[in-house]
Amino acid sequence: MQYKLNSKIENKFTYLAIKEIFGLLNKVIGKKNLKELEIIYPPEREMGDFVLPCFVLAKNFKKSPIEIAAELSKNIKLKNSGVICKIKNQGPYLNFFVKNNRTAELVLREIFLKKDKIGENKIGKDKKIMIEYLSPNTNKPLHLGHSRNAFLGWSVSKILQANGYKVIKACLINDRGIHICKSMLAYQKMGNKKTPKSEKIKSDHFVGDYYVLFDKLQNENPEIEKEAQELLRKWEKGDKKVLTLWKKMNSWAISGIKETCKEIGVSFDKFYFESDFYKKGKNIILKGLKQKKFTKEEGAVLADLKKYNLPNKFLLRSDGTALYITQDIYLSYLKYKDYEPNKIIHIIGSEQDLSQKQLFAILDILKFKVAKNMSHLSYGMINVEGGKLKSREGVKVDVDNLLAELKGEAEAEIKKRNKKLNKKEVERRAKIIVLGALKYYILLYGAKNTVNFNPKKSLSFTGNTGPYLQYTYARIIGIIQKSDVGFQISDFRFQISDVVDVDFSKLSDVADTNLIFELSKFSNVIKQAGENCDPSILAKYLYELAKIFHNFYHQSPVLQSDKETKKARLLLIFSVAQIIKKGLELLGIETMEEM
RNA sequence: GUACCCGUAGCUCAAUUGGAUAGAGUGUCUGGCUUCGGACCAGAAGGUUGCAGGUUCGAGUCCUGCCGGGUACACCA
Repeated sequence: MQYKLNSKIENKFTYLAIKEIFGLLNKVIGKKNLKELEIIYPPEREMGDFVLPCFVLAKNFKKSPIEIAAELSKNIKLKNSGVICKIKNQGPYLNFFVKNNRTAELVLREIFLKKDKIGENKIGKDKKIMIEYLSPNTNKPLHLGHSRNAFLGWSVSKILQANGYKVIKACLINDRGIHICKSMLAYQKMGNKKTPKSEKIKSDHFVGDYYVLFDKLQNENPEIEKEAQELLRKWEKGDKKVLTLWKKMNSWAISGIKETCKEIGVSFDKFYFESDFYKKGKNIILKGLKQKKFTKEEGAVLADLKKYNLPNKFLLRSDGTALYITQDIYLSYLKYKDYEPNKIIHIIGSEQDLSQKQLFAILDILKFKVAKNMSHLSYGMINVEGGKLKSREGVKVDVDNLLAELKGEAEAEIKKRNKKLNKKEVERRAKIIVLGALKYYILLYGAKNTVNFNPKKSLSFTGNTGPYLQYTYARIIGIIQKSDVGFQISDFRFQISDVVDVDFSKLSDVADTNLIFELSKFSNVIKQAGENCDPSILAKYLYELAKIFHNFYHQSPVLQSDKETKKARLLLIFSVAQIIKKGLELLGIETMEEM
């Protein structure tokens, strides 16, 4: 994590410290030389709290960075009133140390006062970002790949909101095309008027089963593919019977998918249905053709993308009908008409890297207003036990079944720990834990990585996992609940009337200060996660924080300490709990006070 | 064939966007509850960062060429 001179939004402590460091440097080397300097964190906190690498200065002064660091450490004179209390050169680095009690006061007080707004900033003030994510097909239930999309979409939305943006969460429903016709055809042949209700099957699974069935039928009789295409033609012509069936099966699929969304805790502000506009967009292309932005090749309209270093792309068939990209272009305009976003982010699998680049290039040619602010958040596939996951192969790796299976394991674990819990509470906790484990596991990876997922091996509840963080939170709450000093718990939030009374000099052990310093990084983590649209940055940070907390926990008693230390440490662990709760919330993970 | 992504400890992944001794989890081994929740903590072992060059004060990170894996390149959706 790097701080630059111009960096405006930090927490109060970091802001003061960085400002002071640059003030001190200014006196010694002059304003001119400050420009390119960066302050970073050292690899180990024993080395210092902030570091100035002196390589840039070496060029300016034509001296070795080691000499420069030594000179600076000699020449800089500290003020008594500041946050910085010590400077030490080490090789080409100049290390700054902060005052412990001042740091503790600034950091903990800010966390306490900002409550659940802690870490938020206003970078995105007055800016709207639309995030399109999930985009399911209506022929089958959501599978693991979808869950990666959903968790990413949700968390990125949350993180951007914390960075001050207004976020619109949109979902494109792919509700037409050959895939749904396949399910429909299989249902026509084998359905016998069965319904999800009559069969007691969740409605999207009901539809998905016929999609799988189609595959079986096709193996017996390859000709059936043609029948499906015929069905699609009838659908496009508006055949009433076909439309009725389509509506029925679609509503089953969609309501089932929405149920799953609710279960995994994601939602949307706006749904777009492909069937509403799959033929539109023609006019936009034709207008572009008239303006000579595109060319014609054997009657079809073609976009020349050479200057973008991309393969050319057809935009309309020679018979004048729309292609998939045509509706993509239309949808972009529609989004702008609906919300006028400043930025649009598509969360789509990496297999569409090329087509997304082409889409953005074409929109750029069309001078679409947001074209230059559109981005594709690309993520890799999830393989399950070696095989790429596809519902048509009948592998049961859909989200619903996976969660049900994992819940069983979590319930067993909870019962082991707490034998008196009633069934309902066991189930409630199991759900939160399992979702925490799955979300954290998926978000901890870099999005680009292909994930090899093995339900039994991959998901554990110990180590660097979601439940570990949830446990950390519950553990802290446990301590606070047993305390009697200055804290009250009400409605899952904490209130304290006398932070002012806390003696911050009591927090001077290394275990205390490590924890405090780590807490001070939180706002910068949120900023970074937002800039990169990358929840993994936050996930890694939370783990680091929890680990440092546990180290503290095992060597520093809270409740058994003398009154003043107890009070100070209670405030400290309360702050840790606040940050963990807030951080997990931005990852879409729930916390609970007992687990 | 062309483009993009990936290759780091036995396994799964990190690495402050070019910076200090490449770190975690897991697995293996050793320790730690009459003391705030053991879903925990402390420690040991484990590495030629796929290979070969190059760029510079400095490369896991950037450039070139190989090797291996994945994905995408329709007047499909």
